[in-house]
Amino acid sequence: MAVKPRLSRRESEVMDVLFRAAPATAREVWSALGETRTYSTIRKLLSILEEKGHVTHRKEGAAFVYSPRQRRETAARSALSRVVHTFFDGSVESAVTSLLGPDADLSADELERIGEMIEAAKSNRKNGKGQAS
Amino acid sequence: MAVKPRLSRRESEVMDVLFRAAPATAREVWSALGETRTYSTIRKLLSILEEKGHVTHRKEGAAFVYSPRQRRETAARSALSRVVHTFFDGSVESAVTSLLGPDADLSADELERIGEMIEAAKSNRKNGKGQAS
DNA sequence: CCCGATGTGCGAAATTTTTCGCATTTTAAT
DNA sequence: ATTAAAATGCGAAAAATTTCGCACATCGGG
Repeated sequence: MAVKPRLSRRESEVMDVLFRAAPATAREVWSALGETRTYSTIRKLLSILEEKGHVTHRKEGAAFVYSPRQRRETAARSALSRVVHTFFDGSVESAVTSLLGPDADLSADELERIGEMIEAAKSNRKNGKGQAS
Repeated sequence: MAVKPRLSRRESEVMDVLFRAAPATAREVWSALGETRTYSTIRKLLSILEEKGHVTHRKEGAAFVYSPRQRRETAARSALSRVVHTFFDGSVESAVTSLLGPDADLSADELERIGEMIEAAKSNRKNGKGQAS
């Protein structure tokens, strides 16, 4: 099985757009990227990404509608993991701290929910969890 | 002032290493990247990154010791922000939820500290804060 | 059915990235 | 001072990415 080299610069830009707006037509991606290049260019990128297995498309009317192949949640986890390892020495706690930092600007509701989540995680932890038998 | 285009593939790989291990010599970066390329190649990358203003070096004995120009914390915030926007529709709450998810594997202590942090954020919120004038 | 608008497929030029070798310099020790 | 080991600077080949234009297909209305 071939390895998965990191995406090239433009490729990842396109993927980012897709992860935010999928499913999206080539034209939408093109717009999202600022229409700074040719529409043709973006389509090429998309087709390359498809060839490499990163996106799929389905035909919708005349146009192709693209979506990432990987589930958004999966990609999200992987992205977070990278950040945690690169910038927080692998410490999830530190990462959370940073997210909750000064500029977080969370609503009371959000804080409340996050708090509950922590509590849940705590008790969830006291009862063992991952044991099979 | 010129814009800041996203780093190229290898460039970002090098930067990631630096953010994890800075300060580091070219040789250390080379090792961290798996020594799959020539030492010369990595040095070139480093010098390019320096030219572009992403890293600095100081001379230490015979070798150059490189460090990112941007503070780690700053880069971290920016990286997190990108992830939050790309994969969580800008919702910090969702991102935190994901971080705290099943595979988080946090210690009781960590959960405790995070919990306290939430509480702090809550009360910090009740008292007003960001009022400028 | 015909036409204009809008799509896709694809080859290849243009540009950027990536990689490397080699000449020179610096270090550290003898 | 001499030297072997290890660094750096730099030019340029090699490879990969990025960009585009043009030929042809499809869609929808008249």
